[in-house]
Amino acid sequence: MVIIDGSSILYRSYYGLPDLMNERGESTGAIVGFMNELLKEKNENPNDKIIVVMDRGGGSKRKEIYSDYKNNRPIMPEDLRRQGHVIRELVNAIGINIVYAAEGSEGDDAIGTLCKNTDESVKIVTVDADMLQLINDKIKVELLRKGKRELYDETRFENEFEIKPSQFADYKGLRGDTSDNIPGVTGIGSITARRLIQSFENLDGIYKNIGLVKPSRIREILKAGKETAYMSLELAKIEVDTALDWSKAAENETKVKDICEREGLLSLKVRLYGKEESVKLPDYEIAGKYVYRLKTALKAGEKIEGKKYDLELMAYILDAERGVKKLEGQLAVKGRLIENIGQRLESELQAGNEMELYEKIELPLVKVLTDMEERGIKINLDRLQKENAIMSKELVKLENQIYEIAGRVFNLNSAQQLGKILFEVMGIEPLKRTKGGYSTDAEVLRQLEGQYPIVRQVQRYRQVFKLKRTYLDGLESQISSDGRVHTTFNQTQTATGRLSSSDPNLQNIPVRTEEGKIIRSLFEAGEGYDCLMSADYSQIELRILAHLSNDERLIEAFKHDDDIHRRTAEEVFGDGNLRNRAKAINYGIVYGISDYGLAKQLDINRKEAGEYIEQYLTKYSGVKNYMNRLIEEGRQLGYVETMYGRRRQLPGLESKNQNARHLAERQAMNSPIQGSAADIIKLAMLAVEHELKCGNYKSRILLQVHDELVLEIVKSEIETVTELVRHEMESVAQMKVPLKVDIKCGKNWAEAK
DNA sequence: AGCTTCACG
DNA sequence: ACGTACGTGAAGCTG
Repeated sequence: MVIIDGSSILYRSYYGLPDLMNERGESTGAIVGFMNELLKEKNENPNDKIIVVMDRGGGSKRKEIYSDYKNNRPIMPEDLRRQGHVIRELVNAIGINIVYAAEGSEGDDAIGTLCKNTDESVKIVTVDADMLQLINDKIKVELLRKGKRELYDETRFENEFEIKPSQFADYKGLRGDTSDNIPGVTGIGSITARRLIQSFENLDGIYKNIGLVKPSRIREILKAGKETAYMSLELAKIEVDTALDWSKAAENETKVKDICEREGLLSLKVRLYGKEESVKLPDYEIAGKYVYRLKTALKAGEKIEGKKYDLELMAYILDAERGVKKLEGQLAVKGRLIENIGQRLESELQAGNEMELYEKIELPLVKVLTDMEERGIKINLDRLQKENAIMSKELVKLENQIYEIAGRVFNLNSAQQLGKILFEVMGIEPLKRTKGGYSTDAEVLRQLEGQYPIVRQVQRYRQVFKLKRTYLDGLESQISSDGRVHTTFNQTQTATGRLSSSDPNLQNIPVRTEEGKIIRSLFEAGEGYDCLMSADYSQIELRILAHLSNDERLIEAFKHDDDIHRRTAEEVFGDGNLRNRAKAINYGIVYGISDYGLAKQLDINRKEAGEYIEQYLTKYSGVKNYMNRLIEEGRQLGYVETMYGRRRQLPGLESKNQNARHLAERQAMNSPIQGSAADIIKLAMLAVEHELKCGNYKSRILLQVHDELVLEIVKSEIETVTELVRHEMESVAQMKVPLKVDIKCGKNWAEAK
């Protein structure tokens, strides 16, 4: 028999999981979290009898004993209560019985009673460690901890707590429990409580032998706290003879499906009954004044006349993170009412003043991206294959050396196996853990590299393997018959308005290491062209920060074209030589800074990082005000926006979950900056492409890498195109600080940097 | 499919 | 006490 402690799982799901909402704006996260746990149990042990125990939500008798019992808990929020009701409906409808505790009792007591009245072996699934007191030879407790389940039987409990499960309530009588607001004896913590229980069995034992308790200080504390101790025991003790109220299941598939649809629980429905037949979405579609996926239509050779509204782009502008998925859902379920959906999207764009962003930036960009994708970029296959052979040899050598040192052969690409070798077989001290075991990431290896020769070999192996598999093998497999690779620029993928690149991703080609540069040098000017040009915005995000925040110091610095990081070092540390630290702070500010993140980046403690941030924000008070304003306005409006009115919806700013809320706050600070930079380079692409075309130049844009454009250039045009590109990129936005562009040409991409 | 790692801005 | 720097995509492993 499996008993699910429904109340505790409901609360944990509500407070612990990300907020989900249905179309009516009602939260559903607790339902989803609860049902996931329940179904996990049901699927893993299909033959077990499952009972869910819930509270009725009335007052607890324990309140009469101690009026402050659980007084630290906020009253049940209305949207949690609502979700509780939905869960009750669902649980019964999928065929699982619910047991309610009688008036005045709590779920815990109902579980205790169920356990007492059965001869079967029982597993209790709960979040609440209080349940551990019920453990005996037939009863086990599974605690849900950080996404993991920990099964406790008598042996494990006794090993960890060094007392018996039956002594747990007495132990809490002494030590108390802050989560339930059980006081315990003031002055007794978990260590003393455990020692006393080990020596005297229980509270009765302690107080019968109070004269034997040492030291005398503890004795006096116990004497003074006797009443509270017994009261706390009474509060912590789970009852086993309460009345039970059964709500019998009536399995009803139709009802479950109806509830899922009514509550917007589509993934739950799929999980229970599989995917329903849905209309397969076309690659693209043209329907009347509208079009679905314009770029795909153009690449398929469709001649598109006049202005068209692209549903996908419109949905993306309205809600970058959810809009496209929502659109796909509508198209699939309702079956291609493209013009209706299009009209609705159009009026939503109008209503939000977002039509200009669509018409002036995103729509015209489609043609530019289409052309860039079709142009592709040349890869030197000969040199690629030579480099590949060199790296292959080095990998074989490294592998053998590592197996030699480890004393055995294993799969070097398995982080799990590598972790076992390093931290178990070789006995190296593990520094960090992951869900599945030991972390072996670059940060860990860096800390160990000085002490263990094998670690350096592993670092080198990782580096070379990555370059070979992802970039050499990966790129080679993507070269088309024209000798070039043709990426896809995804225009509706990112939350901030940036493009992304895939199949292959040409926005993450290595550059930072020497070997990385070799990879980058394989990208060359093709037939009929003489060099590649790289034109990149210098510190565009910090310039945007200066503009948007209106911070005097930052604006002055950029007007003078100062070395901005050195300048920050002077302001924050009074020492321009601490430029690298200042650089980390500047980037941190753009990312939505936290003391934790900065501390990790600079390898300093959190307090120190906090002081740096405070000092920065004091000096750059315009930035401080701006960041506070972003969060405040974001909370009020539900979104933040860029210089060109691109919005990012941030419901997380209102989340009850602290982590989710803090994440949303950092996103509120970062998105307008990252997104404005994306807007600006998109405008620049339009301007450069337009000018090149109008001037009948042969040179052309091939790639965009967030703050950089890569062009293919003919020799005779180098000077004019350099000036054209610089002029267009720098003058595309009128700002309180100048935009600055660095341009370089070379016979390959590495030389152009 | 989810996790871990690592390449880029 | 908790757990976090922002935004991506690709690869291999694991279950």
